[in-house]
Amino acid sequence: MPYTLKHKEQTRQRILQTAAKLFCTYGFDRVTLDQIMKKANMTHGAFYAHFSGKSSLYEAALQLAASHSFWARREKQSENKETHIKALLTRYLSWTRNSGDSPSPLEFLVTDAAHKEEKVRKAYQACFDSLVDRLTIILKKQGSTGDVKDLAEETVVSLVGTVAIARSITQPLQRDFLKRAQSRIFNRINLAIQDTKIVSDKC
Amino acid sequence: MPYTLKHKEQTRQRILQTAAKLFCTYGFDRVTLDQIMKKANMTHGAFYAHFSGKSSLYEAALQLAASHSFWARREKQSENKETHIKALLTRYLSWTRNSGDSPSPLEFLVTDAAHKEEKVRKAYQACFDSLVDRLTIILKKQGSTGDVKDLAEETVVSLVGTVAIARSITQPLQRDFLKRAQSRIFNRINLAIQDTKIVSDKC
DNA sequence: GTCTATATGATGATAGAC
DNA sequence: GTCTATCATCATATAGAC
Repeated sequence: MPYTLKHKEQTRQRILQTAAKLFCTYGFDRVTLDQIMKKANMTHGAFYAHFSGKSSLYEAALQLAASHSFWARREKQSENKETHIKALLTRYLSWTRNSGDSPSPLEFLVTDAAHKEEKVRKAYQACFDSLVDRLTIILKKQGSTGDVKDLAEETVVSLVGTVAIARSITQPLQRDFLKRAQSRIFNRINLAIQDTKIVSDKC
Repeated sequence: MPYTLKHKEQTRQRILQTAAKLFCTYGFDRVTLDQIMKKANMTHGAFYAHFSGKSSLYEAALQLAASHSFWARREKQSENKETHIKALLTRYLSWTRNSGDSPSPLEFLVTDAAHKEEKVRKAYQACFDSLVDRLTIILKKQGSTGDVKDLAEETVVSLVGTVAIARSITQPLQRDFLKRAQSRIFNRINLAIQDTKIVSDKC
């Protein structure tokens, strides 16, 4: 038996991961099956042994991207807590055209998901929610009180808006724009934590 | 002479406006020339009497969209100043799938412009800058001091992120999400204006 | 200037050999 | 399961009549 089940599953995963990365970078329309399969070291004819079509692949890739998002990975939490959250945010904002990382699906999908069926939007929603939830937990661990979830949502909106815009403006201004955005986001979070501390000091 | 110069210019404008609206709604790839020309009451063959190709049209449409953005229009400023800025923001955020308005180019372009040539990104940049500048002026008129431009940029980032995400999540949650975002943005602006007032009171 | 008709090219998808 | 054709479709763009 030349092709084992394990082999097939591995191939499928290779296609899926390649696709997720490409979709996240270029969006649904700009990525062709040929392109994906070439990057996965196959010809496009082999594709249909693994997926029923491009739409089907898109759906699966989106879910993978959502769960593989670096927000989902638990970073080593040994370090200083404050460093931890800032490292996360910095990493999110340090997107660059040439970094090997695939960007968060939240940006590229903006145009994509908006005009796709409810199923795709649900996947987008899940991705967004998981980010907000994860950030909420981190913020709470840092001692932030009040409407922490609202702060988390506000932060994610800022992150998405920032990266989305940064991707679309001219190169020379990107760096400074990202810096300004980063310091605004940090300030806001610091403020929330500081306020908490002041309140608890008073008690 | 059956076709006057004026007539040609009018036709060109009709194509341009139709294209701008469609591009802003669906993005570059999802709009076909046939679609545009049909909406402009012509067949696609007539297109090339006015533009050299789709890319050329895209560029022109983007500039038009940037200048026609409702931020560029001066609303009647007779009303209460506070009402004025809030009305603008509310209008931006009140985007709905069925409203006749074409959405701001800042959202749809996110995926588009990111992978296009510098020329397109320059147009995007111009659109973004004009929004920030306009908002800066309005905020200053309202008496906000400090780094007003930074506040304006922060606000635009939030607006773009908000609308972009709202377009991509599931219908039932859109309304509440937009409401929460709106109240956060209003709060931030109110705070900036309030702070200014407190400072000036102290002097 | 606008039309119909057609050329050209790209891409999603299928058929059949290995 | 993967390959090499090949098909079918659709979109950009062109040609030529009116």
